[in-house]
Amino acid sequence: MQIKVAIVDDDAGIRDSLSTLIQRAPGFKLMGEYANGETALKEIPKLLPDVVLMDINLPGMKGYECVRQLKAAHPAVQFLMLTVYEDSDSLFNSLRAGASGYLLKRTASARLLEAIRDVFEGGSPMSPQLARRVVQFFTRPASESAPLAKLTPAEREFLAQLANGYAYKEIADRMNISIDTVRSYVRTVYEKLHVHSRTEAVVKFLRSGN
Amino acid sequence: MQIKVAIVDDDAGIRDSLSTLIQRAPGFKLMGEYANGETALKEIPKLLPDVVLMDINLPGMKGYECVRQLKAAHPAVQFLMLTVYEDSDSLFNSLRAGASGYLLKRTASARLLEAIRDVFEGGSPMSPQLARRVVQFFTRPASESAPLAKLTPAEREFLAQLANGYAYKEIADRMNISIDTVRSYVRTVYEKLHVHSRTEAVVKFLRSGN
DNA sequence: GCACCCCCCGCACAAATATGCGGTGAATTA
DNA sequence: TAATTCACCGCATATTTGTGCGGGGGGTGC
Repeated sequence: MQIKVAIVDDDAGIRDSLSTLIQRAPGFKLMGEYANGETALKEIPKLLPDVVLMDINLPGMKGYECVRQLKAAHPAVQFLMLTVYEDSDSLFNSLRAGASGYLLKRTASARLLEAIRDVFEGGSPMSPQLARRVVQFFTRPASESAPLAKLTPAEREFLAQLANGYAYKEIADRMNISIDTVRSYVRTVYEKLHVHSRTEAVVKFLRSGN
Repeated sequence: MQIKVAIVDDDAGIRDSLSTLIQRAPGFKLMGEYANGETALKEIPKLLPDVVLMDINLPGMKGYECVRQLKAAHPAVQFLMLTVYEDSDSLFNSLRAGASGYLLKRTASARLLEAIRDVFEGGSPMSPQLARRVVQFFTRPASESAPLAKLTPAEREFLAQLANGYAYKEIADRMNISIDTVRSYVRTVYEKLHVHSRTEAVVKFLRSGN
């Protein structure tokens, strides 16, 4: 069974080399190629390919915007993003849009074909350079969670209740302490987090640690 | 210049095949191998290898816990996690602990050596099956963001300001509207989000969309 | 025309929050 | 042993928030 592939890239040279690659490779079938997101948006729903190779930096409609719309309407279609840069914003936009794989354009042909097969089989191939961006996303809380680490266990518990939206009175009941003790926690926690309102405290809490 | 490698895995067979692979490969140098995290914690700081191959599911101290402590003390050392399962928890724990790469143990030898070189050069090689877990992490908000989509542009803008911690008065100034209009938005937004306090609204906002 | 939605504005009042000042006793640390 | 930290409690007060009630003008769709 052949994997049906479509290509979206504004660069005719890239399109040609990709389409040649796909057409020559056994097990793959080229369904169509488009120079921009607008055309792809109209044509892809007719073809329903298995995998779409999508340039991330298209002129006009960005690649990830195109993916967002197509993926919403056709969840079974898998998107493999291609990019020349290690651009964080485009990468994260594509992730949120529902793309599966992320490769640098200079990826070797054999590796590219392998990657297409990977996404088709439910994997998410990713160039190591791009994966690093994603990995870094998970490492960041070290800095933000620093002030949070200074909280005592009771203060931390209190803060979690704050983030749950309970009123002071309710928090007092839940923690079996008086409402004035709750007020004490408000003071010490706010001071440690350098904030002056419940909202700011909750935002800091949610953004680091959870 | 050779890449200095250390191995941490409780399975003697795996250790042997890994160490043989490393020793035979040109450009790599095996510095040491350990059967558990406790030993690694003591010995790795003496060797300071470039890359550590770490089994993610060690008996006793888990691989990611070992990484957390070592990475904190020696940020330059890179960790390449090896696992037999596509286990989400271990994967995300490792990500947070500061590991760089993630491979399934059944990865081919040539690919493994390539991956070691990748992490050494600042990349994050990842098996497509594992990368898929990470990618899915970014896709989830579709369900939660539903109520948020019902907000009008002005209401959305207002909500963003709320989440920034500004008081009604400040929001009024920033949006160039009266404070009573702000109160109007409070009502409509709370109703649409089914909440009754600023904190609840902000939490909903942060958890979906951002 | 009429209904509906969006954006805008106003007043009033109860409730919640932010912050000032104080205090006690127990446990840990210096 | 003295100092510090933690958890706990109390009172007072200004500000902010939540929500009740009302209103007007502009746009879209039927």
